Amino acid sequence: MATIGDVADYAGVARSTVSHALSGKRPVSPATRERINEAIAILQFTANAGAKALATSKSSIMGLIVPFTPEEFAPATMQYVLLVSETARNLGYDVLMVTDVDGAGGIARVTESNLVDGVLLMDVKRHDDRVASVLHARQPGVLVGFAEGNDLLDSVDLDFAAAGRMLVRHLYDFGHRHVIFLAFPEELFAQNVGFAWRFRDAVVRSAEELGMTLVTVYGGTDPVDRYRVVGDALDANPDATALLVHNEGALVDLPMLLAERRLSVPQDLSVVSIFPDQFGAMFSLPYTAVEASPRPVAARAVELLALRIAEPDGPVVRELIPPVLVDRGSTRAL
Amino acid sequence: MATIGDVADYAGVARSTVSHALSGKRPVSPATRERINEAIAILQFTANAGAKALATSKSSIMGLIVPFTPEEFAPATMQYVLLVSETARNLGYDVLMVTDVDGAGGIARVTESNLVDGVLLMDVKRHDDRVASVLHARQPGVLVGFAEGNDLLDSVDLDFAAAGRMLVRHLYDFGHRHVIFLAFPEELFAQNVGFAWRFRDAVVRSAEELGMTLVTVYGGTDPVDRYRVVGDALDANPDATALLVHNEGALVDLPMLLAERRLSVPQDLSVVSIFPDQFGAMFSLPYTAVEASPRPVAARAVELLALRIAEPDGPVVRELIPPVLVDRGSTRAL
DNA sequence: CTGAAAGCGCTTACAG
DNA sequence: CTGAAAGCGCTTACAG
Repeated sequence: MATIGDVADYAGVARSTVSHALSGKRPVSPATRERINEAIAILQFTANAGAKALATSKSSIMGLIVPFTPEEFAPATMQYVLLVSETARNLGYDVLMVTDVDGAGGIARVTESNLVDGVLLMDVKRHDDRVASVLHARQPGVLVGFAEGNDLLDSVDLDFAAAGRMLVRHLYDFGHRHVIFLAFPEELFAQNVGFAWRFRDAVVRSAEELGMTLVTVYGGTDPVDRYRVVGDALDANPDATALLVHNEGALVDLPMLLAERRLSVPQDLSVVSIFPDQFGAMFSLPYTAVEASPRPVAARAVELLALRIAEPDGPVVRELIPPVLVDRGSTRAL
Repeated sequence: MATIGDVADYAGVARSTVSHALSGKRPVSPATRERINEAIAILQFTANAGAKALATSKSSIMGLIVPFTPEEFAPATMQYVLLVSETARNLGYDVLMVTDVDGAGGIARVTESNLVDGVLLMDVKRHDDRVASVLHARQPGVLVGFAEGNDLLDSVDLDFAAAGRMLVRHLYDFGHRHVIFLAFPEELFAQNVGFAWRFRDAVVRSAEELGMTLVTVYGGTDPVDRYRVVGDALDANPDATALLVHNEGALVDLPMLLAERRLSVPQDLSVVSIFPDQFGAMFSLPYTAVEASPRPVAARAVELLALRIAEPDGPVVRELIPPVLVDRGSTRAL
């Protein structure tokens, strides 16, 4: 493989000149630059990543810390990963997947060895031991999601609280006062998954403030279980005029459940929901919803990390991406 | 940050001795090993990844070449990625996500710079320009899926042809002679996605050989479209006694479609399918099916790559992972 | 605008 | 069983 020395020899210049021509950190005369470019093309030179990393203490790699749950179905996760990778590439970074069962340990591993220039934490929980691990590292980190008490690391996420308020308000404005709230399984709340809490708390509080009756039902983890739970909730609350669904699985079951009960939307029941846009693209779900794209969140997280790598100090950033409600006419005015 | 020199000084030995204690490539006396371990612990030493890569020409990183389609819904993809990462970690490798729109270019980038020790190509198509890119690289590559004409690179995949034969045979044995085959959208076939072709061709051929009538219907890409297409297929083939579904979206629509038509399974219609196990774990799909786990495929691909990195020569491996049929009683004997 | 040289932190023949 | 030294391929003060 051609090294920078081969290029220098071929072009008849010093290695430092080639290096500077490559990085642009020092002016190089057009003539020599020309010769260098030719040498690079002919010798098919590509800089050795390890050597570069050693010399600069920068690997141009971001570590993406993904909670390790191969058996769990997370529709938006892959999209997140791809968008993170796309944005990172555009900013000159590669992405290393860190899926260690022990997330904090994984962070320590890739930061201590200087493998990465920074880490991106996906699916941050309210109490998340990965935060301490990042704080301890030389390299910066950015959180997707919010950890309680953290005011040292940059964070971004969709504004789930706003989304919850928005959907409740939408139902309220249409005259609904009795609503069934289909939430994620209770296990998810027990695991302190931040977005689930933020959404639920906002929904519960808004409903309270507006004087609405809200029946919260937690979908089970097992799909067959969940089907029954949701059905029971429908049967037990005949007076409810609307359904607010934050549970992708339950959402997919819904058409069947409603068909079984001869309930049509929105004549007999109004339905609103929140789910990743990709989910809506795949399944036939014609409900008014906050149909969130992971794109702005993922892109912003990567941008913040790149900025933080370049500028380790400076004020901590905490960003909420505003949700957008798509009205598909699945709610009826009472 | 502590370097190997710091450790050597602290332990009162040469750097080479520390290096050998770490790698185990040379015997080290228990006494000095003890002192070295203590020094490592106290100084919190972790070897610098870049320096190691430069010295050894090995990065301990595998490049995972993922087709870039952030808007597309691929239920099993994330599971694949996680399983690849898990297996790689167990073998001492980290995983770099390569999601460049130009897959071949991405391979060139990460191999030429010596960033990775080898590449794993996911979702290999029948005609895949990434294969040539791997062939051109210094580092080895393993394919998940089969590329036509490739006999130089190791390949693994689920045996989709066997799965197709298995499901057709199952219906045949139960007396079914008229079957509707719900396949993926035609776009997928146009893109030369290997597993879709292999499954379809096996289904079509088996049905032919067994003298069965098979009506192939391609689900549309748009979910609303698909819903209609599948419904039309049911209405247009009242004599069909069974349904063979290789289309996750259509599968989720099915309960609703059948309910609308007052058809129950398996009394009025027998149903068999094939989908990733995770999909079945999420949705309530009580159908007899080849419920494939990405685990053996992903694990084997990583293993093969690790072996190939260690042993660049040696016979090319081509492995088909046998599918498993799970009988859930959704087929009736005629 | 350009070069010679030191240094980044490892590994690995070579020598003992 | 251990050490001194060269080398991996870059970058970056330093000097001109």
